[in-house]
Amino acid sequence: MYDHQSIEKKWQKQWQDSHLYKVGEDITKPKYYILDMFPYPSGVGLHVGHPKGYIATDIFARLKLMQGFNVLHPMGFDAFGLPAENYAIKNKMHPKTATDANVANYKRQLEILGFTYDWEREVNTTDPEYYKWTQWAFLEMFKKGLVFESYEPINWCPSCKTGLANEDLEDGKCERCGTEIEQKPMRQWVIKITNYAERLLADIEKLPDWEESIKEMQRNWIGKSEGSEINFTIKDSDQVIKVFTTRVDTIFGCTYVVLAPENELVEKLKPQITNWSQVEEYIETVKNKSNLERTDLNKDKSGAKLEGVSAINPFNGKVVDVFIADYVLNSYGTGAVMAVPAHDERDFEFAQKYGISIKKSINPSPREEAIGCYTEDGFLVDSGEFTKMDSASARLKMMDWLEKNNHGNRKINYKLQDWVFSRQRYWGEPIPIVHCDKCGAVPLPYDQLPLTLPDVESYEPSGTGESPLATISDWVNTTCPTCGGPAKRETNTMPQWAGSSWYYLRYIDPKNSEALVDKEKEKYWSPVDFYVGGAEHATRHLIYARFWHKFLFDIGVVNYEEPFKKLKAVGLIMGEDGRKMSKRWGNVINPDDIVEKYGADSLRLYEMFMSPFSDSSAWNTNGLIGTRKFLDRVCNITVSEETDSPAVVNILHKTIKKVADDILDFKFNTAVSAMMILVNAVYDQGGKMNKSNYTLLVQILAPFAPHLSEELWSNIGEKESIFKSPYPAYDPELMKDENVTMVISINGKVRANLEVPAGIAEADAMALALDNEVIKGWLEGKEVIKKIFVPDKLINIVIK
RNA sequence: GCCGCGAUGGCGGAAUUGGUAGACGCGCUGGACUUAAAAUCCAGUUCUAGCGAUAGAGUGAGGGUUCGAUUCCCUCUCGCGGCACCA
Repeated sequence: MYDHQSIEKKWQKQWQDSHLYKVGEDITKPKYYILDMFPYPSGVGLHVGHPKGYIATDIFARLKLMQGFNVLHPMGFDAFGLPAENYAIKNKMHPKTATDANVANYKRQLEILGFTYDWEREVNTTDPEYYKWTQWAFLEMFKKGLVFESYEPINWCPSCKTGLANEDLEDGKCERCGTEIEQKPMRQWVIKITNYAERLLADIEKLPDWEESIKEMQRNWIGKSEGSEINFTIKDSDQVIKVFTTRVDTIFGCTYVVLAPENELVEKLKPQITNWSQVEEYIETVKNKSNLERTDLNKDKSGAKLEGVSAINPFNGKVVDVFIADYVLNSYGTGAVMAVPAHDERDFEFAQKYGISIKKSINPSPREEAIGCYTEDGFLVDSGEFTKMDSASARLKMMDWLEKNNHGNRKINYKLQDWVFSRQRYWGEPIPIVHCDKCGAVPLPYDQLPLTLPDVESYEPSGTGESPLATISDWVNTTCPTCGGPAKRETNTMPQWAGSSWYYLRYIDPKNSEALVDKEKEKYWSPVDFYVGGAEHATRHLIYARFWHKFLFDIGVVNYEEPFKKLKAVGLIMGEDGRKMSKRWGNVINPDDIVEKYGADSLRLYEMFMSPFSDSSAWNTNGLIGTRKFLDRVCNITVSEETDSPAVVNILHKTIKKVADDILDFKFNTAVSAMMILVNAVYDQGGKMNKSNYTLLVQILAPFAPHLSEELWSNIGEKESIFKSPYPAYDPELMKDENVTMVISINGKVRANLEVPAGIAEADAMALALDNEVIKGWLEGKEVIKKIFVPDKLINIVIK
């Protein structure tokens, strides 16, 4: 048993006092930048699941340090946003006071785990010196025309009383509070992230070291689809309905056209529509539907016919009816589709309900008739000059035809939507824009940054679509930077994700007041070599950050197009009952208690040992006690002058190699098990270990259990920190096995083992095998058909 | 519905250019030490039959390739995650 409390405190202080983790640019060493997703400090503090990723990167960082790299492994806090603000409101505190207290608590909880952070590089997104550069980047985007004011209806959370981006929704509900989202038209700032859709998608292919699952999520989220836009002219009108389709090959089967109820064309067609009151009524019902009702796939399709309006199919001149229906989304494509009930299930369902004719234009093959609704590619029928072509070539020919005859064009659409960037809340970065009656929306000059968040009497969101900032009239009323006339400040704030979109750059140069990041320093440290965090950020933070970074690349602030070279997702730690750790289930394990009782090193080791890093698994305190026992066993080894057994030496050198390989591969569970095997072997020779070999054992343990290792290191007389010592080299000669156990199997079934010198020749091994008593018994009276020899592994004898 | 991932003892998990399935840890059983307990140390622990040597079965299910399959191929079941009326 060792006294973890005194040892851990002692070395934490020692490391801090000696500035062990202070890091600067050092061109004599290779750099390595390893990053964790910085935490969002909530009121309840960390549970044992949160630091899992931090422990892993810390072990990795310590190994790299010992391997001679200049390692940047920073930490900071993402502290703006709704949860902190809601917590402050609930506890009747100023959000800043609440946030500062939460940050302090998080920092304390991180410090007791013994991480290698250089706290002089800490960043905090709520620090005006930090968000000055968030605002600066926003203004740069504004100047490049990437930011615009929109009045379109957006997702509105009635509980959080703010507008939200598409990425902030889960199943049509607010990702934060679970409240159902409404559509609310309001003024907002929007960033044209869709301008970067193609690059964000294409460059995923430049990220071979990202986890495939995350890349796939991003591809789906961006949702590229290639097709055509086709003009259906409206009979007796100068209006045109543009539809988007990926299946132009089915167009001869089009029997009607559908507009989204919100499509602005509907209003324009009003004079022609003879059943306007009916149409209006339908639009009203749609408006009253919640998001959830609207997107429920099981619901009956509904719609209304626009009487008096008909559209002309440019391919065959056929006149078809026009409907509005809420199964067509206004936010995607043109907000209008051509309906081909014979070859699209949604159109089929709608056509059946409203008694619209269904016309077949595709067969599965030239000899096979399509039955019912056939949605696959096939061969065209009744399709004019395109009849008999296969779908793929017909699409190409038909797109050519469209373009040649000016009836439409090729078109690529993305599911990704522009980034709604306004929040009607207090606790966020103020948007540095001034509204002037004469000059319009005017960006604040750079010398007025940061635009600091003013104090306000009430932080409660108003719910009117105005931020609480709107009530501070002496802050709101200002002068126009352009004309000097009276003007008003923008009162919306930036979303939660703004500050986290570029924080990894600020660690490189955290105190720079002249630039977001110094170019030379950025060149030295960028890109982030390895980024570790939760998979839940795949389509939020990780898309925003890639976008923000590409923009900074375009304006010459950074040197690389992609911010994160390698990415790994951390698996969740569940409660002992297998459920997510939460107050609600009463299954939360607090790291403070574990550190106090069993020590930080035990916790570190256990979290790495419990399962493969990216898997989620349930906490088990007995398992933790097991890793603590292992540390006690290491502690109880007697350092001796005697020579170690060949077995111990052999295992030691294999372990030196395996542990380093496994850490670099993020296979911590097998690294820990390898060290356990080594220590078991030491106990097999009586619990004594030769001092020089013992030194190596302590060094390989150091990244996992830094406090205990540092203590054992100093106990054997070392003066400098163990982390200034080089990671041990293994001796390939000592790793070699002298003897190996070969398996002899008969027809693939193991029948005997053979202890032989490593590298034994086939003939010798075979002779030994055939001489084996057990084998002889099996071979008696049988015919040997084949003999297989795998060097140092096995012999298989096939008999009949 | 579409896409991705997965399924191995009582439990967490290990093993893949195809070569002893169950490493390591937990739990459990027995032993040593102790007046006793805890801690520690030692031994055992996939299932079935047998005192035992041993034999048979066994990596979600079924089939295939192979001297040999947890590993490769096909079909299916279940679980997890993401997206979802995206035309």
